[in-house]
Amino acid sequence: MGRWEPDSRGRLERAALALYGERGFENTTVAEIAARAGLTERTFFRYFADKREVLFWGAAALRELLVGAVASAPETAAPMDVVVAAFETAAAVLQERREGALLRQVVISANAELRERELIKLALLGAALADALRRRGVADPAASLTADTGIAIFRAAFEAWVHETERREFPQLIRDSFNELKAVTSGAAS
Amino acid sequence: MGRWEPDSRGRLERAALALYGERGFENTTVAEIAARAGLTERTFFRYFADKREVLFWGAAALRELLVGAVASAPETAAPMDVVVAAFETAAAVLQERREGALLRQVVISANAELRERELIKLALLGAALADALRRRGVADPAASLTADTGIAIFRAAFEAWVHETERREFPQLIRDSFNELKAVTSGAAS
DNA sequence: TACAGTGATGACAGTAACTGACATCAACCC
DNA sequence: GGGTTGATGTCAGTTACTGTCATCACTGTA
Repeated sequence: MGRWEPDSRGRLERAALALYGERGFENTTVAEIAARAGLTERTFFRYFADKREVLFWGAAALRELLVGAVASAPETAAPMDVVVAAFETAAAVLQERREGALLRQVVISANAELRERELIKLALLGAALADALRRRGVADPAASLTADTGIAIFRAAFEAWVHETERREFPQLIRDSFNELKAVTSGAAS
Repeated sequence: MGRWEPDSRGRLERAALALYGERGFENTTVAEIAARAGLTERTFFRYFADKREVLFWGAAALRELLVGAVASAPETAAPMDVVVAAFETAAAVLQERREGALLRQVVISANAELRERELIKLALLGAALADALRRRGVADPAASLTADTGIAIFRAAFEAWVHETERREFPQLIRDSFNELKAVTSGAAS
């Protein structure tokens, strides 16, 4: 048996999520999280850069997934198709954890600071996607524009996934969202 | 002559901008800003909700401008065209204050917290635009998708305006960015 | 078996962002 | 003249976050 209970990071993460859910993000102090995890405040900040970061730890994994999907797509595929397909893959993964994703989303949307952090994670995702496209030989500004458009599609689809009652499949919602965007942009004058 | 020097808010704003520019956002304390403006820390927080907000005070005006432009566009115009035209108008206004806009952008891009705030302001802008479109009778998800796409176009154009050497006119860069996006999306398969 | 690292954690003091409560006092109104 | 108002000051408090050093079970090595 070790000197301390194992999995400090996991205990901190679970304690934080539970408290954020129970009493809201702002009304939870780091001292309380640490106490519930049986650790000290100082240790919390050794694992998480700040109080919000607990909720965004998984964003890196999502980014890897998307970048990997873009990198391994067939060479001949058009950039926009590659990005949309990557998001479809990611959507399928997220669909597995619907429960957790929804709780996290409730906590985040209840707080302005957290919404800010969420946006920057999406922006970083966009930048990573644009990079991945450039590595496929897509030039700028097409690369960043395609990536940002992908993010816009994802956001619209996520919104529908969370709030719609009809329960379409998440990957299908991505596809639908893309078609909607094409309808919206192609009709306009130049 | 009043009891205090006039224009406290303006003095605080100028002091903050100057200090952020001189020594960076993180290395500037609110106490220092207040001291330079001849006021107290407490008064700073009466005018600005937090230390970042000094830099984002103007976002509301930009939002009004865009929303107004969307609201007053010809009824028959396609949503995407309305949004792009609104951004062209905004771009023309921003072009008037290029100097200040650039300094502000340098300060913001040097700091992660500020980039977060900037993103949330853009998101709020997107939401306001989507609302304005809905008031024109555009249904969701077309409204939010059109608005978000407009934001993506604006960001790409702003990037070019700041960094490109050729010095195209900002409104023209908006138009170019839109055409680029159309090229990128219309080519792909469905 | 001794013993010098090592690494996760604790202890503790400090900085700075932000808030609440109340005092002050020129200007304004009647 | 006297009451009210509104912008500011004063001050004490909370809490996020950081730097620094101590502790001590575990690990590898002689």
